[in-house]
Amino acid sequence: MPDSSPSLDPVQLGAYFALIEVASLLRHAVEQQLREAGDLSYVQFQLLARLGDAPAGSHRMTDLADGVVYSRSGLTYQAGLLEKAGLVVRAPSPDDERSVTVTITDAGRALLGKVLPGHIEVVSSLLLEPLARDQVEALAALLTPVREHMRATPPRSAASRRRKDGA
Amino acid sequence: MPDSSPSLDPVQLGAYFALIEVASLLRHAVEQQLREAGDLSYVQFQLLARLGDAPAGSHRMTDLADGVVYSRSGLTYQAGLLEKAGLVVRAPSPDDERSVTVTITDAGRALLGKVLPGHIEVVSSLLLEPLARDQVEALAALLTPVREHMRATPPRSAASRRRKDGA
DNA sequence: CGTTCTTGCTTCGAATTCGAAGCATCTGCG
DNA sequence: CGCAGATGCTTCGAATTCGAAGCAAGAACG
Repeated sequence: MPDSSPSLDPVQLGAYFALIEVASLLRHAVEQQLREAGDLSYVQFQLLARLGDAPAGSHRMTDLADGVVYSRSGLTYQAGLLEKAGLVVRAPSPDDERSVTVTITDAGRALLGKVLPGHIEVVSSLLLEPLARDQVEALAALLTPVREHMRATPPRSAASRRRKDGA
Repeated sequence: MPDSSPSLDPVQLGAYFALIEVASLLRHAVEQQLREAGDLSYVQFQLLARLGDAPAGSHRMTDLADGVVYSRSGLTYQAGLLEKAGLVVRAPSPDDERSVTVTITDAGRALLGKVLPGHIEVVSSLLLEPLARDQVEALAALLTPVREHMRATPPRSAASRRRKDGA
């Protein structure tokens, strides 16, 4: 442990708070737009977007969950909803009988396409608009390594199931 | 509408995705720490933190809700929990009979103090650690204006209750 | 091969979250 | 004053969210 009474200076606090607030506000605004435009929640949209980007239009459940930072059980629920709506299809993986492969359908792609313009509009007007071109670059350059770092850092108790404290 | 087929270039997308992911991952990690350290959810912590920072240790419900980007009804629920736990007190405002003033208690401050070091630890190790001093400054300088912009921009249908579309 | 650990997903129950509707209090204006 | 509209909060019901527990299929190792 670094200090006995660790503290953040104003600049650090400012960066932290601004980050959280900006993300919250953006998410909130986007959520509304998606609801109106296609009756999608943010998670659902993220899932469709990821699937749409994937080479084969499909991903494993676990990878999706990790990708969008969601619980496994929550993903099961959402995948169920999306499937019921005909936007994705679930099928067991051929090579690994345990895993389930989720694939976006044509209807899913269609809906994605329908919702995307408005989504981009919101992101542009809220996040991008107040930033100059090189500032957007700077932001990406700043946050991308942080993301890598966070992805690499184990969640602070990387114990394999069973075992409450990873002592 | 600006374009018929608006799109974001890779840099813009990178900034957007990195922002969302970083915020999600950070929130998730912080949430765990808070749960373990003091059985607090992130919202609850944010509320206590805001109250702790306030001059009189108190705020109106609405201001709190807006501050942490939360629904009114959700805040009512959380305030109820915090009050039941003895961490805050609610009382009608003297000057405006409708509003409710939430005030942090000594127990609330104590819990805040107990949880804070670990919280800072997590934020430092995940968000701040991979950034150099001037990068943290740059990040704050980038995101603060964006926050202002978002706070100033009305939520895209600023209709006074009743009226579904703010035509 | 058999045993044990690991991994992938789902079910379950409990807690949280939000928006719509309801109530009470203010504010502006005739 | 008296009334319409705005504001502040809570209650309500429905949907979502998570973690713990459970089940099945792979992997490691003797």
